[in-house]
Amino acid sequence: MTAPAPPTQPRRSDATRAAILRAARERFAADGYERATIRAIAADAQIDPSMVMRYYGSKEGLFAAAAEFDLRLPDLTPIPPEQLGETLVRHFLSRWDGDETLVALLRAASTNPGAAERMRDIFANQLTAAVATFGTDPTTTARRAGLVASQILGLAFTRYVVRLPPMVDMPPEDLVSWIAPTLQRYLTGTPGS
Amino acid sequence: MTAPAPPTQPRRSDATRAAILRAARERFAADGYERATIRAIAADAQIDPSMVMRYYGSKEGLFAAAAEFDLRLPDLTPIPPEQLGETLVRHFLSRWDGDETLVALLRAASTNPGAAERMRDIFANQLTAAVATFGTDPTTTARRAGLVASQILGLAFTRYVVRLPPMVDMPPEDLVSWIAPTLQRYLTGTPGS
DNA sequence: ATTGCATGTCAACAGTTGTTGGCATACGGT
DNA sequence: ACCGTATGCCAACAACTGTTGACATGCAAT
Repeated sequence: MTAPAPPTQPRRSDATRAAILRAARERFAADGYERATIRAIAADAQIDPSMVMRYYGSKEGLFAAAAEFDLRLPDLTPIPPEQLGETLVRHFLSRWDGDETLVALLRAASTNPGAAERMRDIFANQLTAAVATFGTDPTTTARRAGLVASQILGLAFTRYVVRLPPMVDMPPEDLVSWIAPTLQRYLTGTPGS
Repeated sequence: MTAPAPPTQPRRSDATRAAILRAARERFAADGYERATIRAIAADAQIDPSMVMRYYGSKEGLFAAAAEFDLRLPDLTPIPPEQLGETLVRHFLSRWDGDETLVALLRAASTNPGAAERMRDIFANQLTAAVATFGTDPTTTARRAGLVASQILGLAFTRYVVRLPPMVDMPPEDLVSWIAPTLQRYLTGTPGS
């Protein structure tokens, strides 16, 4: 820490940094934290393994950079209350499509404590905050967010990690119509039904 | 192969084999496949690492033995149709309590292809078979089973692997009353609601 | 008592891992 | 043209991994 960092003037190595990050995300998503080796990531990025260390400090540091993730939850306040579930499923399905960062985080969270903590942060902060915006009883907010997370992560786990055939084959629209009511009940309903 | 195997006459090393298996399940459940080392498992079981190799052939073989798992789904035919969801959630919650085999399988399935395949088998065979016992349209059976798996595994993942606080803290009875209606709808309901 | 086999210990192997330091090269400011 | 520095490659280290083989010990049957 020397200065508050001038708006990050572009470095000559930005292309390399980006290539490393892209390869890292792919490998972490495909193999998980431990099986994704720095050597393999470097080979994918067509650079030397020592460059990874120089730019990201360590494997942990590289993962922290590669797993930077924002759910980008939309503002839920203008959504009609009865469409909240559908909106959320649609958002997550499209958010995952073409961005393997969450799959990387999901795979890594199973074995890497740091990744698990980050996953807790993301869902405890971002999702709970979103659920809190529309006015349900504040004492149930965390619980509702947890239940939503359980179905959302279960969907991601079965479809993108374990690849259960029926979950892989189901068209997004069918997933929406099946799962939206579940989230809807977790968000605005009551236990028991 | 000499004879069709006499009912597995007890070997003098059965205690050792069991100790290895117990230590293996603990380590696989706590650390996942790659971080659970044979040396650590052997140390827990207070034996030499080479014994693991002799009795289980390889690390893969040890995992295959340690992750032998049966969902032990009850016969669902005598259950009143409207109680199917509740019965299933209760069954899974009690099945996981005190048996870390499924957590081991869950953690390992994220990074180990063989473990993922076993997980697919378990849920594709055992769960789909159970869902098929009560007569819904056979063309939707696999799909319903997949959806149930997504919520069940999401519950396990958030509660036992990632340890999302609200999901860890929620009493089993509350989990049942929240999640049972979800499974109920996946099993006997229609998409859209 | 002696043989045969199951059980267990010890040491070492070959490969892979994250990580480090030295050295060449090429860019950018003077 | 010159120099400081950023960028990149190469070789190597130390630690750890699964796995193997040689050797000791003890049980059980002859």
